Amino acid sequence: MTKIPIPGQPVRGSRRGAPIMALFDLLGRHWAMGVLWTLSEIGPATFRTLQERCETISPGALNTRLKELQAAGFVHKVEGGYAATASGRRLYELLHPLGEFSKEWALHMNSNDNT
Amino acid sequence: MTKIPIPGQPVRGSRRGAPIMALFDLLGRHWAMGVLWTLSEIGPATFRTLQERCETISPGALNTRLKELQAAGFVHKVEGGYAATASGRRLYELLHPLGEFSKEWALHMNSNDNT
DNA sequence: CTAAACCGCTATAAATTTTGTAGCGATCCG
DNA sequence: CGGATCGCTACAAAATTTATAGCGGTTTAG
Repeated sequence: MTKIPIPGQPVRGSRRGAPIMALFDLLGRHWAMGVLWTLSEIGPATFRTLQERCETISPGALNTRLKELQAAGFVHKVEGGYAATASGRRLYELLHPLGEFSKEWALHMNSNDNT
Repeated sequence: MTKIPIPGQPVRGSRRGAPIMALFDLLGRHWAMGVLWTLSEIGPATFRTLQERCETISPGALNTRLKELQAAGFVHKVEGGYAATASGRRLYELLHPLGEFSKEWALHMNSNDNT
């Protein structure tokens, strides 16, 4: 079905499967970070809730991403739907600073200086 | 040509263009983070060098990504090719911890415990 | 000057991924 | 028994990505 990138095996960006490139291969798919982010912010959520929160994701895409994130160990099923695993929460925390960064970036984009 | 996500305008994950979702829309495209990462690690590089370092990227993809990253203000042209802007370096720094994380993750993936 | 060797990048077609929409089978009320 | 959810599958259309060839320009060597 979906092919999930495994560190140590050829991935996008590294024929030898450099971990960072394997991770980028996984996260660099449409919606991957958005799903993890949303799931982390709202806590355990059902498939449909997640779908609504992501506003425009299609069920097929959501399902594919969820499977990949589960295979990677960042998400798992719990009572009440899906939730981030410890590892997933850790990843979310590392991604978290991007929230602030993105706001500054938004300012740049809507004016046009260069810092 | 390529449509780059603008915060404040509909993007994947947010009809109202939440900055973080706009950023994810941009970075969540095949190769986007890999290119920024590679460029940041090797410093200013020519198109062809970048292409080699990315190992398996096609020139079309590289060119598209470079244009997007430039439009977003993360990359610009310099003597000697392309380089990360101040903003791009900042983003790279935020992404940097993922390097370590990915190594731990690689261990998880190749054994199978759960931390 | 000529030719080989790069360079940035475009062209194009095939392959893959993502979207959008419909809806099935299962549960859970009342 | 309806009616309202739910998780998720089906599937075709649209969009993105890949792979490969190669053009026109510049540099280097002879």
